[in-house]
Amino acid sequence: MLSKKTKYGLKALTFLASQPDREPVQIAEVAKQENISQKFLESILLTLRRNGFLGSKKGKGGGYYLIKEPKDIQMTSVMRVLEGPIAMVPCVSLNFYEKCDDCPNEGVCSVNKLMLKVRDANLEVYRNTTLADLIS
Amino acid sequence: MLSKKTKYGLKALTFLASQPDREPVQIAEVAKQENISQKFLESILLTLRRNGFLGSKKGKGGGYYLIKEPKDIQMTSVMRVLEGPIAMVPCVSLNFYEKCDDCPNEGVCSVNKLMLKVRDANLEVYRNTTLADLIS
DNA sequence: TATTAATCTATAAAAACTATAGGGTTAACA
DNA sequence: TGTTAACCCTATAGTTTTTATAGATTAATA
Repeated sequence: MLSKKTKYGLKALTFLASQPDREPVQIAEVAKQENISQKFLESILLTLRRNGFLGSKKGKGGGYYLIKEPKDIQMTSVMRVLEGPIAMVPCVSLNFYEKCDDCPNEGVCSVNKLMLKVRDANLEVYRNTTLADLIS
Repeated sequence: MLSKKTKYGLKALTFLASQPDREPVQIAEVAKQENISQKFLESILLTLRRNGFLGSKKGKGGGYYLIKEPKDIQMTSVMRVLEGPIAMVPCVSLNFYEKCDDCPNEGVCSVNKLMLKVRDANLEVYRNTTLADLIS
């Protein structure tokens, strides 16, 4: 299951990417337009800012805005920040590899074998999709 | 993240598929060999039996055994039974479709767009992988 | 037929994670 | 300097996942 955090984060990113100029948009505005709990969205936008996707401006006329071009934002990085590792098990993760403590031999593990394929398939999708591809 | 339920279920299936004949194997034996909490495994094997993957035999000399040939067990069905819908959001699910209540228009939803691709990629993997492919 | 070995059933507790809410702080701007 | 809106911290309700407990039921066998 995709977490609401990721879902909301993606929606917010596309919303900001769709803004004519890169004028700051207030949290409340995004929350209202996209039907998102404002407080929850607040924390999501914050992590997106901390991870270099968004900029922010305080005070009157402030808000959040996209920093990079939508075509330069790969889904790999978005998913990793919002949803966590792309691999479904740590033992097939590229960026967060960890050995399973219950599994004596990775080479003959059926879970490992299957999840390796799944990881590759997902990576293929995420690498070849940018934020620009998701805007209608 | 893959649930332990799915992980253990897959391991149990491969273990049973690796048995020379299709002699019943006791839960305790599977649990020990694969490092799985026995009672948890018990409930997993039960759902695998109820869904037509396994047969069981009670009493002395009893246990669980594979019903179908490993090459006839597609990962699509295994994953659906153990992990649930393959789609990460209900609005792109083939077998469990549901409209998002917060999303006014599926056609212009970025989450929908992305998760549709992901679903297809995963289906491709699961459809083309059988239990036989996971045995070393 | 008594015993044993195993599956079956139900429940509940513990742990982990998810989603949301409240309230105070800080920076920008008019 | 007052107002606005992002920032930050904490708490909590709710849900899901995983494990544990206790016993009932079934079938083989001696």
